[in-house]
Amino acid sequence: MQRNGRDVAGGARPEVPAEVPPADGVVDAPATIPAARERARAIPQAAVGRLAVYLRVLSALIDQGVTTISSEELAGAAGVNSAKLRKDLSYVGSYGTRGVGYDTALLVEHIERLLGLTRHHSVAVVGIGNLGHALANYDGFPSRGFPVAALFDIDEDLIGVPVGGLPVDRIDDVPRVCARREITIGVVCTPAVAAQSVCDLLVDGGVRCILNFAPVVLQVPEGVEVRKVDLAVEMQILSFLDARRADGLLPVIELVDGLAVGR
Amino acid sequence: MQRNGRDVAGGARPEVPAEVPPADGVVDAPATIPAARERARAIPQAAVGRLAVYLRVLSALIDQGVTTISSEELAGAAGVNSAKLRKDLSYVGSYGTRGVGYDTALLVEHIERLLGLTRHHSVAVVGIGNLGHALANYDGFPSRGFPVAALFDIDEDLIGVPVGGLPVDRIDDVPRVCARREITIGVVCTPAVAAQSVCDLLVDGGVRCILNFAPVVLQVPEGVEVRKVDLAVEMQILSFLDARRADGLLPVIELVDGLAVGR
DNA sequence: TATTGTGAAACAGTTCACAGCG
DNA sequence: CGCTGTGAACTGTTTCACAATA
Repeated sequence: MQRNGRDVAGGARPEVPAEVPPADGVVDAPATIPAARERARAIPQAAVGRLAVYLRVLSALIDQGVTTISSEELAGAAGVNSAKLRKDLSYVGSYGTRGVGYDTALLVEHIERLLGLTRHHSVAVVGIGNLGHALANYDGFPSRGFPVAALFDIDEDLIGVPVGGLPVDRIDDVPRVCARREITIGVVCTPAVAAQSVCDLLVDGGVRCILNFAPVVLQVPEGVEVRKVDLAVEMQILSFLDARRADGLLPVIELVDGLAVGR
Repeated sequence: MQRNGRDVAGGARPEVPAEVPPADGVVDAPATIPAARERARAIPQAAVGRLAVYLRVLSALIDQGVTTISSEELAGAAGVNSAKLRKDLSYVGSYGTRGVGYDTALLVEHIERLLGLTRHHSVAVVGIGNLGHALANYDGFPSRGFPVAALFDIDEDLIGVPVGGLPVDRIDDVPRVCARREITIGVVCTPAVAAQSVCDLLVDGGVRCILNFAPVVLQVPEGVEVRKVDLAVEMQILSFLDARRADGLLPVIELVDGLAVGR
């Protein structure tokens, strides 16, 4: 294909045809894989998250009628510095114009392609408690290309009840329904104890991407991606930053041995 | 200059005034500033997040009556490798026993201290829509030491209505109520357009830690920490990983390692 | 001229491997 | 002997600074 967004990655050799990847079953392929991977595309994971942010900012700018923007301005709007922004965009390709800036629409197009947003994604939410309920109704999902297409809960009283316009299905039907509706992303909002078994059911249903809100570490087979969102952990990180600041900005950690300084 | 919207808003930058990136030309003495900063926070940001996870795992283990655990076991339960775990714990101090392992209770005590959990924290949730409603009721906050002590919304019909046992207050009262109830953490769940002004009100009320669910980059004065949770961005990262895998070149093992789970 | 795109340098975080110790 | 704690090596990420160029 002519598109090159991915192998343009800076520093990468001119394109080398994608090496035949080892079959999925191969678990232990040792030394060779890293090399192949590096050649394939070296886009830092951290950059991927930021590209999603740029995409959101760009969409807003386009809505405001902005057609061109410099790295400096876009960086400001996205909360990063311009060098980082340019580096990130260089992973997408060379779509800027020197002396001018970037064409917003063009950039959106290429970032979307890179992020795989041209594919179809459907979301299943499992566990329709407080959080699941909120996510089932969360505008941000459908509006950014992630329609919620299935809801599940274990509570019989909820089965069939429409939430956000979609009826809740039985947990046991997860594999069947996910397969039938071609769910690509599963969101786990169950209590901790149920999360692993729900995750297993999603995997059975062919779901390979999981967003986990339950405070447990999910075990998944190779080839399944998990991202975790742990709200209490976020709070604790804030608590840490707060404590450090209140401690007068520095002395604590360095002298940890003494540990006394804490508080 | 702006903190990096996506991740943590790095620790308190020492003095580095916002504007002055060394003009081009000469690179100033490279060694001095980093040194000062290093002394301030010798504990990697990433490690802090993991410590919060270890804390959760340890609490569960203690509930099960486990009093001692090796780095290997704890690492397995937390989804990281043992070297990383030991390194992380070394930032807390030397509380293990060689040849034996760690005393679970002792470790919890010291991690809590490091994370500042011995302080009192109260949470305010602003924007009682779907998500705000869910968070106001979220067990994970109070159970981990973050009681929700104030709720705010702009909708007059909601004012006074109890949500999770707590009545909703007017947005305009944010500064007053936050100050009075000594709120330390503000959770922003408003629509994007309202987020910045709500954030400003929280800051006026003395809140120095903000957890932002709105899809915008908040501008805050120095000394205020912001963590962002962007659910659509999480989805897009999953989409990217999915697309990459589907494209062939899938060195999944390594990616999973770096991005989601240690394993 | 203004701004991108990018090597190279600096920095941050992770893993290795083994000394040190209970 | 087994397991922690950690310097050193390594890998990933950010920043710098400037050549290329519309």
